[in-house]
Amino acid sequence: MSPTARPTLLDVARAAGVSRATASRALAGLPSVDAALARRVRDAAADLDYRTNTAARALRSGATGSVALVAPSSELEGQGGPFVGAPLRGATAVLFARSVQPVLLLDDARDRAPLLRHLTSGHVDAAVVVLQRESEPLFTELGDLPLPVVFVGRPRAAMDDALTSVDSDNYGGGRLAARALLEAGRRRVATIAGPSGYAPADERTRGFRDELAAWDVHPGPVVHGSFSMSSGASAAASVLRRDPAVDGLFAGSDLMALGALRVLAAGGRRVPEDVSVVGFDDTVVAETCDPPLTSVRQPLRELGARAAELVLDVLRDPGAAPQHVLLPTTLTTRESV
Amino acid sequence: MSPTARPTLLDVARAAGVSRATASRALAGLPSVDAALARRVRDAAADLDYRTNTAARALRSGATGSVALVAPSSELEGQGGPFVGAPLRGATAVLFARSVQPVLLLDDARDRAPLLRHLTSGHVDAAVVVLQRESEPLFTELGDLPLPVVFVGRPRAAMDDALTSVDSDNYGGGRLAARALLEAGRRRVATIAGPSGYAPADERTRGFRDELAAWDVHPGPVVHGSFSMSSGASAAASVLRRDPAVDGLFAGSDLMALGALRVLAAGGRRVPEDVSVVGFDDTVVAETCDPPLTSVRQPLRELGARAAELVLDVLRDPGAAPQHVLLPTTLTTRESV
DNA sequence: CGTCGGTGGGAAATCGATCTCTGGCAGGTG
DNA sequence: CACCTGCCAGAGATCGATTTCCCACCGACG
Repeated sequence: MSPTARPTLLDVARAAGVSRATASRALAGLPSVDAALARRVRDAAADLDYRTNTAARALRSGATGSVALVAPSSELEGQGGPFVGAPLRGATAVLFARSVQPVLLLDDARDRAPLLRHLTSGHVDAAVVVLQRESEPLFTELGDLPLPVVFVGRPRAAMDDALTSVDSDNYGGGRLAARALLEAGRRRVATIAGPSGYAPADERTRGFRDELAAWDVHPGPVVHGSFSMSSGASAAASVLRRDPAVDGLFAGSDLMALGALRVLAAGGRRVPEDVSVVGFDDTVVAETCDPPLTSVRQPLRELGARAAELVLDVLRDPGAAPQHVLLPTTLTTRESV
Repeated sequence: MSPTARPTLLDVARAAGVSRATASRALAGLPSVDAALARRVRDAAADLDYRTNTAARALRSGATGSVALVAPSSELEGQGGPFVGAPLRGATAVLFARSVQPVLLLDDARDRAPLLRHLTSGHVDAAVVVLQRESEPLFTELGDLPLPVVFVGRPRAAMDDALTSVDSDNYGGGRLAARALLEAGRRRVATIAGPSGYAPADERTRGFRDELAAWDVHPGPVVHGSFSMSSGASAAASVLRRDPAVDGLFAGSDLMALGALRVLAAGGRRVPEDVSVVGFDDTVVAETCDPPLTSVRQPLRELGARAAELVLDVLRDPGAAPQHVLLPTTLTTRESV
């Protein structure tokens, strides 16, 4: 026996003076083992620093004890970082706590074949898929996988109800944004919306309008952008053309808000004195821009954590009905309103 | 046999009319199998859509076929996103291509025990550890792990030579920054350095000074910040106090450069007309700030990829000598110089 | 006092791939 | 013609945990 040889269940069983079978049952916490014996086994295990061999367990039980975390590869490092990184963090923490291995798989939109092959090769028991705009097609391809899948994000309202997903309450976020502007006394407001047809963007706009309606305020012009800074800038320019007297602006993303801030400044408008601006996502740029941006925060980390919990639930009870969870958004107040 | 039962090696062997052993050898590509037979086996495998059972292989061979990717949990979602996300992406791509599972483990600085337990429990064969400032202590704790570890980043110059690491050429980056300022005709330059004692920051400053020396230019004032925007702002203020006629500024991070830009603008200096500014890291803020920032780019993705390759090398040949790889930085030119 | 329900625990099969050991066969040599 | 060397492929052991099957033993009841 080399000094680095790890103890096996047999070693534990011997040390405790029982059979392998009993040792296994004791460590699994099965009730059919005498309490005193179980105690002896657990002590022996702790004594030997025994760790159960994952491979052996996986082989025997047919489950691998790992869950895939699928994220769009291009987003992880760029601007989308937090949108992907934070859910990953949340999911990882949950899985880790239940000693399930989170296996990171990055989705390359140009070639999904390897990803699909991996997911169907029995390497993982289930998957948490972080959807971003570009990875939207994924939910179609992954929907009928022979393993449990939970999606973070719901890019299309029409997404199959049979799919389990967790998403931010974008609608509620839109309402929060509207309320912030309204409570600041703004009544001539405009919307720089995200791309239409993309459910989260549409939901934000819808929430915004509904809240305005509840206050009997006219929704003003709505211009669509692509979430980027430059699209926000041109949208803002278009808004100013349509209504030069605008005093409140809701942007569907922080980057678009940033573009708008530039245009407003160039046009001689002061923020927040002349125009109030609310962004969405509460990212770094909201903190670092000038003035710092009031923004709607998405519970990104919780999204991932909740998705991981759901996936573990499904693994425990495969019959569970698909769910569609919405987590609340909150408003982070800074100086732009 | 249920319809979902996956084919085993035995099924493949039967279909090819050989024994399990031969099938195994054929699929492993061992030369001791007749070419025609090997071909038959491979065809049968493809035909049945056979995938080798990871658990069984792991159990038998003693290796798990997975490598841990350790990243500081707090950085993944915040500003540090790209610094962590990009190496992760690079490493994942490499591992995936060699069908090694990248297991994502996040390091919680408050409690490292679970991480260490996981790494020593035989769940993974090796680890790639992304070091950031706060996870610096990790390299001490992980250095003598009984498995191969490759670090991305080298927070201390005095880091044990027995540890394998991959890092950006921060020194070269400093030289690039200096050259950019010098070639723009700047001669009264100042440095907003990162925290002293943190090797990457010190290296950047050293490279900067050496390049200046090569041009016979006096290095000017050096003020230390903490990489944050606000620290950059106060450092810039201090620089202006010390030398109001400064015409070139090298900041050890984009965020500090951003803080400096604000202070310069507030002080009535135009960038780049009056003062040229070079940042470091080439992050989103370098793109989005006003004016867009010339910045030194770190090859973050390559860092991770290279680390993954090194770790696979060590797994293949455990006797390999520890290495200390430096990857070149490049200059991204925008409008601030 | 004998038998029966019930409970705790041991022996052994099992999961699937790998690897050692060994035998068979062909070609070459004395 | 006998024997040896190589090469190729099959039989079976092995990795370690789980789980089924079954036996032994206990108290209780007829």
